[in-house]
Amino acid sequence: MSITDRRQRQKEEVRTLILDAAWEMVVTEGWPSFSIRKIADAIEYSVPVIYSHFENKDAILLEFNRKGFRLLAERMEKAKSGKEYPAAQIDAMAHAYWDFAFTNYQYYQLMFGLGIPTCETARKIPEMNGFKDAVCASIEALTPAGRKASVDPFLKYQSFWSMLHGLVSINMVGNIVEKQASEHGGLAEMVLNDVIGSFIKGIVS
Amino acid sequence: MSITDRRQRQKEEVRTLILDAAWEMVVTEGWPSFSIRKIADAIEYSVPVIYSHFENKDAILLEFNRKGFRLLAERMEKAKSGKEYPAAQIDAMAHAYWDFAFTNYQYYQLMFGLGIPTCETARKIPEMNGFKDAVCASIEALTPAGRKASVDPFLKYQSFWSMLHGLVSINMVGNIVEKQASEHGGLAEMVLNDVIGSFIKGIVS
DNA sequence: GTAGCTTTGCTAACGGTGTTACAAAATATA
DNA sequence: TATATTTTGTAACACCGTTAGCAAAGCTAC
Repeated sequence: MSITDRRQRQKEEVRTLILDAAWEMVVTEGWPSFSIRKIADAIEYSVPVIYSHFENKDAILLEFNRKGFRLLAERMEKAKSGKEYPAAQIDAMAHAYWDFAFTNYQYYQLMFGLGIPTCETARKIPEMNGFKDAVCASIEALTPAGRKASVDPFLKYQSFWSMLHGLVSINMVGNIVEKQASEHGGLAEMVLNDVIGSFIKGIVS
Repeated sequence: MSITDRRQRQKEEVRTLILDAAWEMVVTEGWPSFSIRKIADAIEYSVPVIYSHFENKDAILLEFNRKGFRLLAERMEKAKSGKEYPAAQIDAMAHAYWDFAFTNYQYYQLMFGLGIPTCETARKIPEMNGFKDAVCASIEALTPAGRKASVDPFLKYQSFWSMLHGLVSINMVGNIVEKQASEHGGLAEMVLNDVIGSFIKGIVS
């Protein structure tokens, strides 16, 4: 009984070993050097043990994808939690989204890259709902009673997300040094505020 | 004199042969099967002749990237050309942008994917200016005389682009059949109209 | 026309990738 | 201890981008 138990435990240890080593590599060397063979080398196991934990390379990517969305949802909740007024919540979430994208840009790249490997797997991520729920709640709270009929929260949520993602990804094209330079007080933040401002205005009036 | 001339001509023929074969492959089989070896096979030349026309794989991608931006700029100009009022021009460009993204989504994927290979090369694309100029012109025309001081056209241009790109790329995650279904009259178009509406409102008032 | 030079193209290799069939080693069960 | 089972490693397959070296073809000059 305890033998299969220990084996289970050991197996999961190797699993996290794989994920940790993979993430370490992605952070230090970027996505191009994400490779099964390098992971195997790093954890000092042979290649096939990785295939006994994950069906293929994409399965590992999916894991990080889900983790990324979980993280994003957490940040949204945290950003909201301090604020009382819905408009302030939305503003805080927008800035938190921006921060998330640039401080965890390896995640962001994976989550939203139109890159080839992740497109088909995107539908397999239930964690996306956490983000959606957090944003929708604030949008509904912001909508004045008189405008409930003409404001579709889900539609506004998509607008919100689109604006943010567009802003982020356009600012990500270019190298990293520039991005960090534009992170605080630069043109990008002015655009962010501009966009959020007109978004909120579009709901309340 | 005419000998080197003919050679020049033949060399360029092979060059376009390469680009045509490559594009054919990307369209029919997607970016994952974009490979130097397959191109060589398709044009019935050996691999090194491709390297005599392009420094490496990324150079070919850069070529398509520039072509994509040229195409996008053309579409913007064409969309504007029919409309008299700046607001109508912006609306038309937004819809043209949307159409461009989904009818040429192989281009769009290359141009804006946060995918790894194209990020560093993005700065090498002068064709991006055509798009920028088309949009900025309409924004400036739309800005009321009394608001010229408080509306930065370049900032608004970035907002415009961000919103559009965000909308497009969020709708691109998922498979292609869904996208085409949502192309006309669906939720996505409502979001598009919503977003453009509040963008225009944010400039004129 | 032939000798030499230049251009052109191909073969074959190097080092890398994801993936898997199969054998060996380690472990658990009898 | 011998057998059965599970775990792990070796080595292969089929790709990939890239390049060195060599053979063939074309052009130039005598």
